Amino acid sequence: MKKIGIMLVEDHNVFREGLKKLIDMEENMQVVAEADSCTTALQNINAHVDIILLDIGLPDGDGLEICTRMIQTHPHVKFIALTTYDDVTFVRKAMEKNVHGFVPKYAFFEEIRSAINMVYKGGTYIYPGLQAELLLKPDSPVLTEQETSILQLIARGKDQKEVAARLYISLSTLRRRIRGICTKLGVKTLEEALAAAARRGLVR
Amino acid sequence: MKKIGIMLVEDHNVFREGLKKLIDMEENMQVVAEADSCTTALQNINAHVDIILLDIGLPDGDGLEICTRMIQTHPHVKFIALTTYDDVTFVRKAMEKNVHGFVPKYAFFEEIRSAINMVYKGGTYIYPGLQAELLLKPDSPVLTEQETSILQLIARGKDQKEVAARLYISLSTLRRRIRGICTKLGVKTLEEALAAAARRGLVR
DNA sequence: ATCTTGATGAACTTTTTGATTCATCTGAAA
DNA sequence: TTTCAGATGAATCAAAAAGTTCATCAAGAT
Repeated sequence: MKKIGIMLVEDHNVFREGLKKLIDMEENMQVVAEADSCTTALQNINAHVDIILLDIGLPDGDGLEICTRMIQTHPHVKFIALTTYDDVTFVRKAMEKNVHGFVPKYAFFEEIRSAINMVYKGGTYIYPGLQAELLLKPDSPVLTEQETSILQLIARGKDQKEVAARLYISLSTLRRRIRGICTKLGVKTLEEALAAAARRGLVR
Repeated sequence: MKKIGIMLVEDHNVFREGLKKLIDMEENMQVVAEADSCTTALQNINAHVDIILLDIGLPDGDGLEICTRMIQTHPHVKFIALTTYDDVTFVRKAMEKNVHGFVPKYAFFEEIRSAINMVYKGGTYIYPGLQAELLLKPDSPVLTEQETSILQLIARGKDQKEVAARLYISLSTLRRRIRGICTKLGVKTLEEALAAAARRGLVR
């Protein structure tokens, strides 16, 4: 019986080691590749990989970047996203990028095993708690590229004038964007929005 | 030969399961208690626990809280702090609270094993990379209680007037504090400070 | 006692940000 | 074509925040 080939992409070494141990104890699974960053992930992938357990929110790149690249070189590979944040934003983005499974890190291994089996069979696995959230909040906050850029720049100490100039928009539009961000995140002040975004890993 | 009794306090279930597996495979170690939060940690501790692997930054409480409480009920227990952030702030705070070991989550299990053995023998283990940082930056930014309160309140959408009133200080002093925070964190704007603090887990 | 030093609060000015209104432009629909 | 909705930018005013200066007060040092 052929084992399911798993690749782990995760920068926390202990976590990766532990997960590898748990997976290798399963009869029908085996870890056949590992990586601790987006760049090494693209190098270390091999033909035995069936499913990639991918940590969203790696230091380099947003993790979903490598999905788009890998489906070009290894079209048969399927992804299961792991994330620290129990946020639906990532689920939506990930699902747009051919990710077939989604499990938060606070889940138990049992659930990761289920996800692997189900995705390998061609199905889709969404962590139960998250599915409810997705259904309840159909229009969850997803920031656009420009909106995240705005937060990034402000988080780096630029004032609004600089940000507007950098993004080639007027001060008026910038303020409209900021209000939009606050509305999306359900907060009142820009400071609150920054804190919320940082919690969700939207700004680095 | 008596095994070292380990307690795992960690809210990411998969991580905890994997770590437990790795530890139980060691000849001289065994996981004898687990918890996924500060409150359950205080309940689940037992007499077999020698060393607690403690995740800094749990949802409830700052993790170091339970150190102070446990050394009252279980004085012989020693702590090893695990953290996501490779920040020296936590190291300093933790070392003040009788924590004898410090290992970041991006370390390998090998290093956790070394830390357990060393701390069990009465020594202190500080992750190599962090030690260098500690020596190079002797006056690393450690925010006071009041300073963190200020950031917390602002991160929750309060304006300066409200924050000042809440903390029973004048607007002048508040602004002095904000400037102080920015200086400590080496940033220019309050927004930047918020982002930096959020990255280091100083605000929730 | 005197003299610092540091912290605090008040007052003031300037800068930044927030909120609102208006005119213009574009693209889609009637 | 006209019409309308949505987005943009400019201008304006109000509010908040930042920068600065000054006087006061307390704890120590001389």
